[in-house]
Amino acid sequence: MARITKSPEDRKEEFLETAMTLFDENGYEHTTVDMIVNRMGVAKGLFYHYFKSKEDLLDIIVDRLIVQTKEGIDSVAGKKELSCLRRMRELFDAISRMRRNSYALIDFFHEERNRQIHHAIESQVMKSLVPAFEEIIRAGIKEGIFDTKYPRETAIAFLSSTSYTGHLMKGKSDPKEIRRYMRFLQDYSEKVFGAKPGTLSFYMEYTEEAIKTIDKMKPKNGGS
Amino acid sequence: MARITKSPEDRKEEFLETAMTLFDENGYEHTTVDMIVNRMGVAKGLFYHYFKSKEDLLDIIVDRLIVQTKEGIDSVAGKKELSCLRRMRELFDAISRMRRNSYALIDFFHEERNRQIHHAIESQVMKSLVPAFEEIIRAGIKEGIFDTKYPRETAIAFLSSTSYTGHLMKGKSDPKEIRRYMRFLQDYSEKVFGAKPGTLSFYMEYTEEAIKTIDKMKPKNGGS
Amino acid sequence: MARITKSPEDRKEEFLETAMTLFDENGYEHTTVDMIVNRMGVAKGLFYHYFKSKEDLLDIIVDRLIVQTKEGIDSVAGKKELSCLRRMRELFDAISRMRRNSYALIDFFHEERNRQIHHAIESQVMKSLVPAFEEIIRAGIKEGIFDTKYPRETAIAFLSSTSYTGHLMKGKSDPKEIRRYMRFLQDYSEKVFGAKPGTLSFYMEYTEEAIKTIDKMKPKNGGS
Amino acid sequence: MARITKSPEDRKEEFLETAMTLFDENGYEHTTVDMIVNRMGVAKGLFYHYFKSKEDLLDIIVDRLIVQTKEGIDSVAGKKELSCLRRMRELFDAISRMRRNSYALIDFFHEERNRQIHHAIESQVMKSLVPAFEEIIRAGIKEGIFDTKYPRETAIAFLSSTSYTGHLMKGKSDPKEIRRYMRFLQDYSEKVFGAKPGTLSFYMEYTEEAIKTIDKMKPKNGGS
DNA sequence: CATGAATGAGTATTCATTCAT
DNA sequence: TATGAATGAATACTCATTCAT
Repeated sequence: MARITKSPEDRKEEFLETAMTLFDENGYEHTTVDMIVNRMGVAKGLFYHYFKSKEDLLDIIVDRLIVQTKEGIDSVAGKKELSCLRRMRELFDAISRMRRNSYALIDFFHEERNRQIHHAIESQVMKSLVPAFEEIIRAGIKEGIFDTKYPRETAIAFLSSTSYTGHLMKGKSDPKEIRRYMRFLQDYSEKVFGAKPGTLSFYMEYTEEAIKTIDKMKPKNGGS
Repeated sequence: MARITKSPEDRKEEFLETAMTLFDENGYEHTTVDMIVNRMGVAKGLFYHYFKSKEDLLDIIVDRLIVQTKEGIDSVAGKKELSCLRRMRELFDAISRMRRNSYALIDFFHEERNRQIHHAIESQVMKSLVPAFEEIIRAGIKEGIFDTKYPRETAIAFLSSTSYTGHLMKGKSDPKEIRRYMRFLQDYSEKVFGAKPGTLSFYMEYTEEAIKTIDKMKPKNGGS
Repeated sequence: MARITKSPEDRKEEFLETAMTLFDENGYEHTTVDMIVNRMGVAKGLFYHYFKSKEDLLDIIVDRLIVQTKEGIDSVAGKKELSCLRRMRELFDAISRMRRNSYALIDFFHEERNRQIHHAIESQVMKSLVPAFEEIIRAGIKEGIFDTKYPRETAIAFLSSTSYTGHLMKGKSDPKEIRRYMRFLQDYSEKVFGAKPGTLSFYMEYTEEAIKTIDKMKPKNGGS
Repeated sequence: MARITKSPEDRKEEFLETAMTLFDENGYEHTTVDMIVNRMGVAKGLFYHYFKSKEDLLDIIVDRLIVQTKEGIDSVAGKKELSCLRRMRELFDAISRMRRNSYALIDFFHEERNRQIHHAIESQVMKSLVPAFEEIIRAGIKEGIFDTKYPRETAIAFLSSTSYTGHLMKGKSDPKEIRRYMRFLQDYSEKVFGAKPGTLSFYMEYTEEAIKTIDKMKPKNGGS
């Protein structure tokens, strides 16, 4: 009825946000253009005013997520003046923050809810996250607190296992379980990075925040 | 035109094989019943002579893969008279063999090419693979060659990272890269399981076979 | 498995019976050839050994019902030596018996569960039932117990209303309701035929039988 | 090709009209969505722009017919200030008008061209038409021109027989036959309602209109 | 007489996309 | 910028019928 005209930027943004939410909820394939415009309360035609096609929209979203991810990661990676532990923690924070922005990307390593996203992301993420993490590991080796001959592979394997185990944790809300998991993660990390026990004690500090983060991830199926 | 009548078992098998191949190539959603029957050169109706629906077909495939997986894993898990290293190796062999049977399941930890498969498989695999692996780790601890306080979590994290890194290796055919990866894997495993360096030397023996396996995985995009 | 070879007549009969039952349960359109052969436990091909097509089967069934109906009616109509009341009663009995044979035909006036049956039957039934009833009315007029200028139309209207109201009664099993209905029917009939009150007292005798008949009609949805 | 955009109301109406016509011609089951859109000269998708499913369309049609029927009947039933004869006549007019709107409903008592329609309608019609007619009969009894102990049953039986005999008349166009039929109907009605001969003389006035009505009903089988 | 594998035309439904207003 | 009616290709599934064995 009421024809509300927004600025093009805002509208586009609104489309992007709505689509991301719906992609998260249903996956790309199972999200229809109708669902998007209905949730926004606008007409179908408007969608094609802003995007060439549904895939165009996807591309834009993926590009965005990649850029955001890269920025987040690079901002941490660049701080070479910080200690490797500090940078590691900030990297985890960055990843954690990314999660809030988008599930699609966060679960980059696992959630292949839709192949198309996956492909684009995988290569991109591997090009920024892994090198950044690798660099931190190398820094740690130089600092003498880490010890491994395979910094790159360790980065990959570690990111992979934490991402997956984190995935498993998503359903859990019992703080006890989470704390046990974090303690394990510290142990596991120290072994993998070749660090002395206790080196990565910041994990436990990180735990509480993680609990909250995980908490916020849950309310996923609460839509109408 | 030419009316070729096969035995129902063969035909059903043919459907299953064809469908699995196509699901691998395009995912469940993007594989149409038409694609399946066309590739087989039979009429559409025949599909519904053998399966109640497309989803029925999927269920059968998933069930099969799960059963095969379970059988492979359980056959290894049961051999408690063997040393933990021997069983570990046999478990890897079993997993490797599963890969040949089906990508869908192999990538159980990652490929969520289709959610429906993923869900069914994840729980099933977690119920058989992880406990089996956990048990082996516990056996290793008793034997005094492993040392970790978190056998279960280690099992999960380890399977997850190897599965994923293996996933990354799929594209690679350079034996050098593969050997480097396997050397890393040995190192990583020894750290994670709390084993002395050299304990898991069987990895390198395993490498050659893995190279062949990975080789066979490649011809994937040879379709239309 | 066991290949049971029956005489062609028996088999055909079995098909006819099974089909009639299923047509009653689901209607012609919603009864598939598969349903018929499955219920009989024979192969699909056998159906086409006995019938040219599904419609061929229907034609045969309809023809049969019509012949049976005619025979039943004519056997009553022919007994011109009996009193009109006696013949009327026998006609009702005949109709009632027909009901047991087949719902499709019984409800000839109403149940147009399938058009094709309806058409064939309507003309046929009108050609035998109505004239037979008309003749009885005329006999009643001659006997001096009925009085109407429109024997044929009265026959049609009467058969129509009783058939329909009977249709409504099907669901009812309360004897009280049924008896009230029968009392009304007597009253209604006497008026319509121009008979003195009490003339058609045989209705009430007929009631108990009707109750049983109706009782047997009910278990219709008790299938698997 | 030519993209003609109509107002949604008109389009929906057009769908409804076209569908009703086709349902009348072929029955619900044998009317395909393709037939509807082809007759309208629009694309298939448009159908689903206006209706959730074919059954949704049916529901809407049935609801409409029921509402129209009810309204027609209730408008007559409410006029309690009029004489019972006047109301009876108006009720017949209302029924007659309904016929023009829809065969499906008109033949409410008989046409079970499709069970789904039948069920919904039967109960609805029974809930409005029968009570309305019953009430008129009771009014007639009070006025002293009718006499029966079973107003409700008489209403049912009468409506049933007239509806059916009317159904039979459909094919007839010979005014002589029709007039004879109407004369019979008057006689029959007077008997059934317990009225004195001549009471329902309005029937004959009604006849001419009925002839026209029946005339319009005929062109039915002019399809493929 | 009997089997059941195989056929293929038909049917409802979905959904990205276009376009006149 | 905004609307939503209109398009049409694609897709899963049904079922009467055929035919080699």
